[in-house]
Amino acid sequence: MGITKTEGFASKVTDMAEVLKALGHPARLAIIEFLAKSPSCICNDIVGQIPLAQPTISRHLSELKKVGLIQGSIEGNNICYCINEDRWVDVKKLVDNLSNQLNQTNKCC
Amino acid sequence: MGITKTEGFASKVTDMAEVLKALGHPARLAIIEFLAKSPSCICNDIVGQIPLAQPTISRHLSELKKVGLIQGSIEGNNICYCINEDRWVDVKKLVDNLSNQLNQTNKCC
DNA sequence: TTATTTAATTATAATATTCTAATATTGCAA
DNA sequence: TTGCAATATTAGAATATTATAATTAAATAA
Repeated sequence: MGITKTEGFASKVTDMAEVLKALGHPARLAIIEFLAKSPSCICNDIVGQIPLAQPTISRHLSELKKVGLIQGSIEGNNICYCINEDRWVDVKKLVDNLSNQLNQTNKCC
Repeated sequence: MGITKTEGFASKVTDMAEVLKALGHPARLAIIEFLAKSPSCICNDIVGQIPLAQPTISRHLSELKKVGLIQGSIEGNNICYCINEDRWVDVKKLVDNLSNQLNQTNKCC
């Protein structure tokens, strides 16, 4: 049905799934990598870095903003985006926790 | 167009985006969490844990298998799934690298 | 053999995503 | 004010995803 069932899952699971889904697109992952790398947070050099049209990138940015991974502040004619570290920490914790659990588990296949 | 453009991105980016996308669904994330937690790797207790019909879960499992996050081995009538640690390490490295880069960066918004 | 159990596959309907052209909108500069 | 640059929004077409009922396949039990 194209619709994702969320009932019955822990809200943390559905929340993090949304964040991971947002990261699960080449353009959006590339945007995040670019922002993480930038010495100071950069505006729309992003459009120059991503091989997609400007409206498409704008949509991806708003998707990332929707799940809280980035935030933007207006500076005159430009918008300055950067990563929301709090949200990123959520991702890191999820991955770290799973990694730790994995280390305590016997694998069998 | 529903189609994701991949040309122009580093192959590592598109590869990792696929993995993250696979993780970006409540059912699939819940499956991964369940497998990470399982003391030994468990077969289709998964179906009992996830509030979706068996065929749906089967599809999600094959999705996770497709991107290499899990592997399954047949044991008689059952199939034993577990996490592919090598692939998981890829995810962890990605997140760790981004986290490290973030720490070296001044945020401005 | 026949029944049962486990899991994958098929078919199908509903919905979501992705992309871009065209079009706003907004702020600044001349 | 006028024009330009930077972004966002809309509209719409193409394609992908999700979910499940029904079915199938394969192994084991009776």
